[in-house]
Amino acid sequence: MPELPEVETVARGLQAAIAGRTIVSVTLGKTDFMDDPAAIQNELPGRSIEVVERYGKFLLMRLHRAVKGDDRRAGEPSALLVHLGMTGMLMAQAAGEPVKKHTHVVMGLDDGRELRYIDPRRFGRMAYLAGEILRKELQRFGADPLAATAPEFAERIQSRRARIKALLLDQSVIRGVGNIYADESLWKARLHPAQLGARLTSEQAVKLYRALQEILRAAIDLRGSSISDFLDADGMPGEYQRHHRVYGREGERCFRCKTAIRRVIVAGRSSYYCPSCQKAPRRWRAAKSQRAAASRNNKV
DNA sequence: CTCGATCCCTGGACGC
DNA sequence: TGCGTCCAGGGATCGA
Repeated sequence: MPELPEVETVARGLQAAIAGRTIVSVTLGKTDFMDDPAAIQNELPGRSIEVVERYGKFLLMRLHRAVKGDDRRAGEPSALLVHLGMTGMLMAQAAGEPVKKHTHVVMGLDDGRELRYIDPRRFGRMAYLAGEILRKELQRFGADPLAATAPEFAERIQSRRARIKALLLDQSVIRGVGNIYADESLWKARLHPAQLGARLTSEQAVKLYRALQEILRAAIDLRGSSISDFLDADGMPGEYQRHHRVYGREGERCFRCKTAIRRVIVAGRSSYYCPSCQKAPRRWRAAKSQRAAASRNNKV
């Protein structure tokens, strides 16, 4: 499940593998995850891939087209934006390699290789965007957690009354964090996922900022987490799943205090935490017992 | 503004 | 072994 570290890993791999290459052809399979399949089909051939970078959970492939004659729009910035969803993979392969099941896009490159997009669940997104539309699209997202300063991060969190877990997952607040790294950083900072952003002290906000950065950097160093099926641009799994402290560890013991890790739903997502290290806010505890009572009554 | 619910999609886990 | 059912996840969207 590609989050920031996994997407960073794929971006680095693709940058090394295909930057500078020109796309010569595009073959599409299923297109229901694309904003505009015709744009991808028509606009990509003839453009070269200048640079592959990560933007939140998106891969951003900046494109370039040689200016012909008086075509004024040829010079405007354009890019292919790819969200890997849960199961998306993007890799450059020799044209002769067998095409895997669920391959939905094959881009022929000028050196004979192919850039292939494989995605069984098609929860991702692919869009060709240019000019003002591209600029506006990128503007929708919040700060990059590795580039933001501590005060900027703290301000974005403390100015909101939503639960901290929801804020970390909200791409317009912080871009790139998903369920795994949200839970891992909250555990490290000893914050309960249901705590409200506005109730964090500045000290707690900065602690969370540091925890998040440390975890993201460590995960990038290990090429991300492979839970079920994540593979990078070279077809390699990541290793960071071995370092998870809470994610997916329900019932197992906390690495700090040996208390059993619990799983609750916060912001509609499974949230793993240590009930001893990460104290629940008062309101959450009250609401939780109410919900339990309500569900008992409903079941009768 | 914030919330939960719902939909999208497939494969893997699980129960019988 | 082969069914059926549930679940995972991010994000868009809708109504409360």
